[in-house]
Amino acid sequence: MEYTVQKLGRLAGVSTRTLRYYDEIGLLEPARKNSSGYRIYGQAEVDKLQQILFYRELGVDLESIKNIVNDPSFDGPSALRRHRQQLLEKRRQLDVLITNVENTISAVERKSEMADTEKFKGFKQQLIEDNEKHYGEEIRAKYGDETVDQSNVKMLNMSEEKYAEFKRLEQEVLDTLASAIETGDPAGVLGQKTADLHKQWLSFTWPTYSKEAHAGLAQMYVDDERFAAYYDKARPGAAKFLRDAIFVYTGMTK
Amino acid sequence: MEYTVQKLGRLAGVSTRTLRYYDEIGLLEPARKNSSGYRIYGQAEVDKLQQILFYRELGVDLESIKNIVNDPSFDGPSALRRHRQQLLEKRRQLDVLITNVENTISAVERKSEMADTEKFKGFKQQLIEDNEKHYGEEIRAKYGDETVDQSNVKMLNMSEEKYAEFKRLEQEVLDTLASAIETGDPAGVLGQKTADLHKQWLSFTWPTYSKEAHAGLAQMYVDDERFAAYYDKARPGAAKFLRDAIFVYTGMTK
DNA sequence: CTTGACCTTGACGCTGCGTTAAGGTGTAGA
DNA sequence: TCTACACCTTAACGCAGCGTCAAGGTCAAG
Repeated sequence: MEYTVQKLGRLAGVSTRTLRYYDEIGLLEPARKNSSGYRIYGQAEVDKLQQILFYRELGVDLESIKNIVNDPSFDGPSALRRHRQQLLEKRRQLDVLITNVENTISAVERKSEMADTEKFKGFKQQLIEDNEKHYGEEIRAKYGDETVDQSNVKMLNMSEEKYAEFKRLEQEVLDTLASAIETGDPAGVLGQKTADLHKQWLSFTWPTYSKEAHAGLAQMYVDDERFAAYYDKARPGAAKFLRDAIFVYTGMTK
Repeated sequence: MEYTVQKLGRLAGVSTRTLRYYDEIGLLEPARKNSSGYRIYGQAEVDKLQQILFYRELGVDLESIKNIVNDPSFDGPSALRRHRQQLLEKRRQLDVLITNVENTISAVERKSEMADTEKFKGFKQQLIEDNEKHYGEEIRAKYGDETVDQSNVKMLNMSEEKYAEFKRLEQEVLDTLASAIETGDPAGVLGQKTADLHKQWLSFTWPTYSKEAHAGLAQMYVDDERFAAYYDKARPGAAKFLRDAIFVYTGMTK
């Protein structure tokens, strides 16, 4: 079977330009040329092209492919290992870039928010910094850096309006919690309302909500005295009560 | 303070060619030219160059930098976010390349040719399709589409070597679970070893690990009879035992 | 014989400069 | 003032891997 450029191109899924270029750089020369100068490829060229495209898919440069496919004594696997090292190095550099870009984004966002309302930005920034200082390490260890960073970003992106709503909800959680404690029943109407408000409050800063994480956080309110102190300063035992309410709310086995 | 190309170049650590090129494409034009046509830069240009180099370090292309530094109304952060998406996409492609290269290396070393690799790919694809058919809806509802998709992608990208390790671990979990059940104690050494192996096994396909999700999955093993059947077919009650062991392991209140 | 599909070589474009090349300028020391 | 020598200018090619015209020749079908 013999092929012209276009036929071979269709067969292998490459453009005619590519084939002419491969001829030009001596990577894949046609078996012969007909009387009018047309490139004619045979079966051997088809096979060789398959090889070439295989290595090309792996991201190997054409010069290296030339060595691999033209010289049977050439050490293909070792070339691939070198290539793998290069790819890994590239990825390491990419990771550094990505990290830097992400840091810049949050920094820039912080700055542009500042331009908005002075007081407002100060509050939010302060809030994040406080969070980081007080609970950052703990939360990061428990939920991973990504969750915390996304939470911070979400907070910074919050509009002034939403931020007000966020603060209002926070207060409502505390108020409802106080009333609920009086009933003494975490599974009661008020207790469950508290848990629901708490979920809504969380949704302002958590990238995704899950019952497991909600229950986990509730448990942390009890285990970590810094959280416990925050809730207990209103009423002693408030943290435990909130946890129990959330456990019922999320249906987590207690 | 005024600078010629070379002085500014030394100051900022770039070549004179680079500065002339930036002039040429209108990225950074000199403040003025002296009577002989020499480029003269001032303080403003120094500052702008710093900005340019900063974005260049982040891998942003010069055309985009031009927009960012020349147009103060241009949305820098959003440009950076787009850039971040591009970088992430690049990394994804790199990961695929690396996986393929690794597959090729091990395939070549084992002297098995394309045929085997193809078979292997089909096998993995089959596994994913089965997973989707059986548990897809359930898992998607519980953990969200993104988690499942990422899990699938991770599976397809797994190198043959890693896949073998993955299957080996799966068997080891079952074996250790069987021994652990004989002890009757989920909190015992063997029970905890099972939970740890199970975590390692999960890490092959889960994009991120969290205790909550691990515990949640363990509970699902009991609640969902399809999962339960898989574990119980070895020993009745195995699913419950595994869940209890994981609850202890993750420290989740039972 | 015409038409339209297919072939050829040639050459520019893209990115971000490195690298000569050919020639003008600034300044310090003899 | 002459001269060396460092420094400046524009112009142009090269790099990887083709995409994309452009201008013109060839082949098979109707």
